[in-house]
Amino acid sequence: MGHPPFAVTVDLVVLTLTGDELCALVVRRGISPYRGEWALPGGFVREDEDLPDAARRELAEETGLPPGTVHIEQLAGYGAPDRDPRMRVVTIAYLALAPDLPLPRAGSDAAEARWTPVRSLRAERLAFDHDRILADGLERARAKLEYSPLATAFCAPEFTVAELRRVYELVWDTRLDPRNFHRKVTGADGLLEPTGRTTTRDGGRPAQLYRRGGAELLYPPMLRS
Amino acid sequence: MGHPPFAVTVDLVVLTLTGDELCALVVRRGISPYRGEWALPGGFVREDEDLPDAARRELAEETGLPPGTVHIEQLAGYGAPDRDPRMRVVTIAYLALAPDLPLPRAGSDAAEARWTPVRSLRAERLAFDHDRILADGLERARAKLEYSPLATAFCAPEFTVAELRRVYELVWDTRLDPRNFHRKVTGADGLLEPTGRTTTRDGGRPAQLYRRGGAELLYPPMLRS
DNA sequence: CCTCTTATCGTCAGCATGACGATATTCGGT
DNA sequence: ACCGAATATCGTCATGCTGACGATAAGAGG
Repeated sequence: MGHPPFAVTVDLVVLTLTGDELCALVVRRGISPYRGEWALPGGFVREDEDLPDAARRELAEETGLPPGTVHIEQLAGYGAPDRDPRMRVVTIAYLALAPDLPLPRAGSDAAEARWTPVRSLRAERLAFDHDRILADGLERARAKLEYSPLATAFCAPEFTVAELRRVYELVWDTRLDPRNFHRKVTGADGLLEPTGRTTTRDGGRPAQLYRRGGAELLYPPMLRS
Repeated sequence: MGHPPFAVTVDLVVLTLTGDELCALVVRRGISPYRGEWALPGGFVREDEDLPDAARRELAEETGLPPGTVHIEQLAGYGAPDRDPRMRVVTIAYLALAPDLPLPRAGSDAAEARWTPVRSLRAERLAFDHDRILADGLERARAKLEYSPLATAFCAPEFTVAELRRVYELVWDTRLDPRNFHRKVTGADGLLEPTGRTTTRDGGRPAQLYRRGGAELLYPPMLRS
């Protein structure tokens, strides 16, 4: 009773908010299979590398970001026998959320990389089973906004309540009442930590600047209903 | 730039309620490494097998259950370089929830199998990184009871409100007010479907029997707080 | 019948929520 | 200096969900 050999990769669903759209990072594949088509960034796990390390390495290679700026968590494993025509490949997908970023740079085996609005990705096709992986990542992100402080991962280190609200509105594709939202997030325990400073970058009356608080759980949760 | 060979396995966190305890299925390993020690059931993914199929196959091998009785979902992937001394192994863990079951039978490479109360597993050590996997599975189960109808997976096809409440009490290790619980679950949309029949198997006044409804999401959620 | 046990319904105060009015504080223009 | 326009922040109020707990219903066993 042996064990067949597999290749193991990590793939990344990297989300950010550029302008007024929720965007995912996609790369144009430079090598076969699916050469020339769009896919999620990712690559093989190395000989002595743990899975989260591989995911962070690929993320750094594709985005050139200083680590620590980006929230990253495991999404799920995918291993259908025919998902890669070359051989049996199991991929561990990771979900990464980042604030508005410098343009991504092309990685080693990616000819080109760009941010694509998720709205337009419903129509486009990604290589392999990456459509499914992206959909799972989006659903995870949307769900976790409800009961975790994950929305702050889309914000710069210091942010206003309005910027946080914009995160919810763009990710959920909905509109939220500014007054009720303000009451809720400022009342949530450990979500926001006031800096005492203010900004007028959104125009109008100056807004308080906050940092993320230490809470791991958002209580009470923000329900979509 | 090659890709190192991996072995891929599935491991199972199988939970059930026996008597008045939350229990997990563990097997005594019949082969090296960790021969003779307790571990989660699992095994290698076969050449042409999808991951969920492998998980269901292992589950059937270890429990001998008719498939369809058991809820199963993917938990997470684990792939630390040193998690198996033999070679590089990535495992995809699955979480399975079952109603009270016939005794498990030993599988091919498991000398012995038994239900162990999770309370006593905090002290015991499982092989590989299975302590961590079990802890993750427990946390997932506890969390999903809050916002999904998952608790019904621990119940027989027809069950009473009190039996459902016992699921929550044992998994969360807490006590819930029977009257408020009853109001909440009978009011939740699509959670319970009355059968019209009753039972007195718990003594006292006969209780309504319900089947699971079609809801995928529990609204409003049951919060632990 | 009486008691014990469990199921189920009601009541009530407190908190969170959604809808929305009111006020504060800046900017840009005149 | 004054006037909108824009945004932030606070307040109000009716509604619904929740937790605490009383009351009643319906069976089993003496």
